[in-house]
Amino acid sequence: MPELPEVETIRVQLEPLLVGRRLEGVEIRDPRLTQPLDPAAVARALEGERVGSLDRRGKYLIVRFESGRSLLMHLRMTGNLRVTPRGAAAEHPHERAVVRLDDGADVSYRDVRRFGTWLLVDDEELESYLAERIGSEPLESSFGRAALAKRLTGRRAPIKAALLDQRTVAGLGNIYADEALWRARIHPLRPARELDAPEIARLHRGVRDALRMGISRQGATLSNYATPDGERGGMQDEFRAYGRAGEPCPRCGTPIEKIRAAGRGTWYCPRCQCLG
DNA sequence: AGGTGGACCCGAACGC
DNA sequence: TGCGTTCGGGTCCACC
Repeated sequence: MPELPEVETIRVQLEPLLVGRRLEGVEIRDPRLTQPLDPAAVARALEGERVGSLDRRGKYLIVRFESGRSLLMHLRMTGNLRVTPRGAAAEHPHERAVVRLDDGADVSYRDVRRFGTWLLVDDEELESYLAERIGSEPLESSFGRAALAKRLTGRRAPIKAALLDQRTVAGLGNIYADEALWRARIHPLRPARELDAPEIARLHRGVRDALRMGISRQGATLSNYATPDGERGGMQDEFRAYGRAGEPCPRCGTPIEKIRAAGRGTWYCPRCQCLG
């Protein structure tokens, strides 16, 4: 499901295709995408905007227009974007919106489960919306061990739940949370506030290493994630723990176990990542 | 206050 | 074979 590495991969690939382009026509077919706003009204508001830059914060993709407004997109679980020659993607079964660019390309938004959202905001709304929802960017240099430690102090929740909370660190989902904990050798059910300094340091490193590996492999394709040119990612071949129940831990050979943590399927090595 | 669990969706995988 | 059921996952929201 698109987590930080998948969204970043999409951003990098889309950026040169979008920046400088004008949106000639916008069609939003699924009212869920813009609710509670009227999809036709949002589509009309987008038409004529010219793209200034394409940014990312956590799992949000931010299309910044020269007007100062921004389209804040969240792909949730199954949203994805494709760029095709005009009309080539018509009739795709799960196409929820399509944007015609002034160079003849179409940007097609597809989303099987219809959880994704498009929100058109001005600068001020953008900042406050994100500030309420997400914490530090884990790959920025400002995100150090101290920043992570501060977000975990006093929290009795299992560390896995804390990592899935986007205000702790922006951009981790179920996959990269498990991969980060495996790298850090920390049990997913450890209460967050009990982690000591060496564990925080390992976790900080584990989060960053897992995300960087994900970006370098262009994300993980389990079912329908693909980059805007339709390529699959390769991160699924690099999983150390996620989805590998019964297979040997790449570090110690002990079979990976699956449990439930924070309401999610959770994979870990019972030997490397022991509770006490 | 902060944590947990259900709702939202729908295709895939599973069970009988 | 074919049907019904379960599962999953990000975020929000109601509840404890």
